Amino acid sequence: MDRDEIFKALAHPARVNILAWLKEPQAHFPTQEHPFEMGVCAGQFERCGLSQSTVSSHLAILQRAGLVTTKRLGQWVFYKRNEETIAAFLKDIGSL
Amino acid sequence: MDRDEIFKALAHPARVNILAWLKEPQAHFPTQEHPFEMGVCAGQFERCGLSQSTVSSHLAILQRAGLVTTKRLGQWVFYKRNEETIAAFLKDIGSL
DNA sequence: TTTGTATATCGATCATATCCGATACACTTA
DNA sequence: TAAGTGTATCGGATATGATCGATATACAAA
Repeated sequence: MDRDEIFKALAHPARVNILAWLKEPQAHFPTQEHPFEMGVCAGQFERCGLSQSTVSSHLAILQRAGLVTTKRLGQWVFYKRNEETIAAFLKDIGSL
Repeated sequence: MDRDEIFKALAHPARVNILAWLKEPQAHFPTQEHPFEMGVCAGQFERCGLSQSTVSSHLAILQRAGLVTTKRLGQWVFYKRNEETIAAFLKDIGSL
């Protein structure tokens, strides 16, 4: 759990939004055809109005910070919140 | 309370350190000659190894984000944590 | 008013971040 | 194997951030 890296990851609103959307996938990604148990399909995040490559970069930053996990399933990659790291981070900065 | 701006302010370790040091001024700024009730004198923060102008810039970013308050007293400017904003921010991201 | 001290701002430089289109890679399907 | 779909990476353009020395501003004291 690298606090500094997490803060940097959260320094862009798009990435904070992604993290928030992932709390309620069914509410924010109604067009996804795959079951939500696997997570949210990478392509779904283009709804934030950025290009595919830019979205992919934001997702990679979230992953490197440990805030999300990924699982490849066939041609798709699914993203999920990493609740353990998020909880550890929140606990860590509770005494900010 | 601008969450995005606060996240950006916290995206640099020096600024997070400053905020942490301000929790216990007497422990981290033992060389200060002024009473700590006013806050911590700006010049004290050069202990982070950066130049005076750079430190001043970091402090300004923290202030713009609402994380610290300042009070000028004579030729000196004193910095204090803004516990209200910090608490509001922590509450806000508690459901991150 | 002049000098000295503390802090903020300016201007320049360098590093990092953001963003995109193009391309490479992974996998599926025909 | 070849073509199609989804995702990641690359290269480059532009924007933002970090840092410093120099200078300006604010105030105190002589």
